[in-house]
Amino acid sequence: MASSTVQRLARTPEGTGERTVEPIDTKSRILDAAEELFMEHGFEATSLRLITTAAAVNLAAVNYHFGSKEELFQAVLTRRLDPMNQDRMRLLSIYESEAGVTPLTCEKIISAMFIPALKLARDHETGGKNFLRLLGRAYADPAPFIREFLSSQYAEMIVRFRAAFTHALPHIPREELSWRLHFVMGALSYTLAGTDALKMIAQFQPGETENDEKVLRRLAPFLAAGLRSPVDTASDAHQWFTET
Amino acid sequence: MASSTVQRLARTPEGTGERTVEPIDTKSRILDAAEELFMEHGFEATSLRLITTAAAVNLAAVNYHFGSKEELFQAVLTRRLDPMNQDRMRLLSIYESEAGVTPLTCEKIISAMFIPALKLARDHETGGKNFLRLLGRAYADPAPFIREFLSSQYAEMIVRFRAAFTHALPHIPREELSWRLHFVMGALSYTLAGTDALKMIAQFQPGETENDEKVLRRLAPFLAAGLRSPVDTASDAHQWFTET
DNA sequence: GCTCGATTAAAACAGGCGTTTGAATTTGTC
DNA sequence: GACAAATTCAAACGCCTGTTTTAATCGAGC
Repeated sequence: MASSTVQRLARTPEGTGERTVEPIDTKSRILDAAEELFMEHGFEATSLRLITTAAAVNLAAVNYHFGSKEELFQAVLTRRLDPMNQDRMRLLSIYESEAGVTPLTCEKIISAMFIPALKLARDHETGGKNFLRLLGRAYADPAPFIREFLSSQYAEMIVRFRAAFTHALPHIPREELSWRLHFVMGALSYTLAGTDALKMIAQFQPGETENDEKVLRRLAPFLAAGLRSPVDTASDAHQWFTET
Repeated sequence: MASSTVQRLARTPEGTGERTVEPIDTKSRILDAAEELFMEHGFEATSLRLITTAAAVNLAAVNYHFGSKEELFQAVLTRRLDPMNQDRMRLLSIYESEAGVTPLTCEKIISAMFIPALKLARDHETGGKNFLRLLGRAYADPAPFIREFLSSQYAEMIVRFRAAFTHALPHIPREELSWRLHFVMGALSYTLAGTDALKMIAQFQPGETENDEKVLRRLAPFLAAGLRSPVDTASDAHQWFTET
């Protein structure tokens, strides 16, 4: 098995050093190519031959280094997802200790969720934006191995943030809060999944520099307002769904 | 080509009539089987052999009746999506004429979007719930032919509802409103896509009778609050995304 | 009863898939 | 330089894919 290979960095032809132009390590080359191609075509539609050709490595290298196509996909996800979720929890802990005994605001908690995602979106060198789109699409993938993998990856983080929101919004029943968290995750993943999905909204003309960062700045207040909204009582329900 | 075949209905063995047990028409059998299998495994992972076996028809029947696998997928979507979007626009028109010159409330407009979806979710006979999940997953599918098809299917409806929201929320800039509509569609599709995705949220125990209808009743107020939330000014932005 | 178009049927097509094999090559260590 | 482990490589494996082909069957209309 591949294990302790020293990762060396390719240097620019001019020898400026420091900047990684293209990873020389076979494993990294595969991960980078797979990340982009999985994002572009989805898991099933992306063949190992496409990946290995793009990565300029031998076809058998995937099975040698990762075991299988499924394990490669999980490796692609976990490479960035795990650090991002660690960042989120670390940030939340910092905010909590800063606040002391007073409960955090909704905005603070959402910030702890969004800032690490933003950091990835800003990261132009590594394919951070590619990854966020890939992640958004993985959320909606029906494949059981993907769903189970994501569940395990998110379990710890969800518990932490659920607890934080419970303190921040004590008047929201816990079941209602579960659903609202679900909606938050939904809007977030859908937004990250594809900027091109926006073309679906006719007559949409995004500003010239409309990047992922600005989108998240719009999304956060939207979600915070939803989280804080008064709980719909049974007597209010009829106003929503009465047929004419 | 298949065209003017009279669609006959299979009757229950007891001869009670009226209720369709299983469609006798080959085209319908294929559509029903494909709807369920595409929902379960996604487009790429669902083979024509799987579909035709489940539908108990010959393998070549798909290409004969629909032309190709892609066209079958579009037929599966359009069979229910087109009527649903027509319903939405019709309902919106009714609300508008009822309100006269006064602009509609956010809640009313959202109702016009949700009620037709609810009608499908309630429809246990036809696989309405299956379809909604399939639709939610199609939103996130990277395949170009799916994205283009959905764009064309939604174009008219989006224009109508954008206009309605513009009147209901005159204080929201049009670009901001485009994004908020995007978030609404995201949360909606993600919610419809999979109840099983909820298992990702640890410790989540849905109520016994937690059906799609109740979920949408929770989602609608959440989204309305987001739509109405005050627009974030530049001076407010720092509160969200300042690193510690 | 026969004919003709529509539909179904079985079989084959060419090609792509993920994975495995076994030998060649590179790499690290004494 | 020699040994052993790690890695790369070309080739093949068996299987499955969407689609096409060709013949058989069906169902009216004359």
